[in-house]
Amino acid sequence: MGVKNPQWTAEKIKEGFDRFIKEKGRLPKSAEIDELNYLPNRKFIERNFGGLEKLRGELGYRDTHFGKGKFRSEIAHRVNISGRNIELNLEKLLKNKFGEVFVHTEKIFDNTKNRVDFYIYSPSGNLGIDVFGTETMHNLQTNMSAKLIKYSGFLERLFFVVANNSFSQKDLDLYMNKKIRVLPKNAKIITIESLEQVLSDMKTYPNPLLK
DNA sequence: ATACTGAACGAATCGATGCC
DNA sequence: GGCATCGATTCGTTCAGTAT
Repeated sequence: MGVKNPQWTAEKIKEGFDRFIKEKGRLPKSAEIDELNYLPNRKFIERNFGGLEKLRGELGYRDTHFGKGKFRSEIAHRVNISGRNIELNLEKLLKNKFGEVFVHTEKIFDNTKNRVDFYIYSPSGNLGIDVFGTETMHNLQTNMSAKLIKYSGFLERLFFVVANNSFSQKDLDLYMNKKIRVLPKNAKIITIESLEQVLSDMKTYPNPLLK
């Protein structure tokens, strides 16, 4: 509400929305708004128009929330399928390396109901692995803050593996360094490539079934 | 029944900038 | 210098589908 320079009016913002619709066939989502130079920062919309959802409604758009209803449903389907594939792929990789009996899937720790996706037994030291496919920085932050609480009782070596091409190890290092709530010393966020590097240096137990 | 997951939106906070 | 505004970052809540 610039006192003397109300640069961004609802009408101006609607022009921006319509321009995006023309180009992409839908309204811009929260994070996308920040990247468009013909729209104000979304925080501005939240402060001055009571939020994105409200403004979309007042401007007459039918869909006002992209995290609910059919949109949410579509997301859940996609995420569940890709998440399952990511876990299955990594499980195969781990069992190839360490052998079936030395890879414990969904291992419970901490006398709670908390589970690690994978727990590896190795002469080089046991370790836990949590994989996920988060593709945006914002969701990485959200997920990590939840995971750090969940894993606060996990004291052994622990890798959070981001299984996609959205982040390089450099991106993840930068994030870890800038993070306010620092990761415990035993934990690290790494890419699949980095994990493969780590695994290649690890020793394996002999297969007890082949004695 | 309950817990988990990642995406969307929101709140809180901090630093930079600009105006008086 | 003091104040308001805005952008950026982090953390929190809600949500739908699925597995346990």
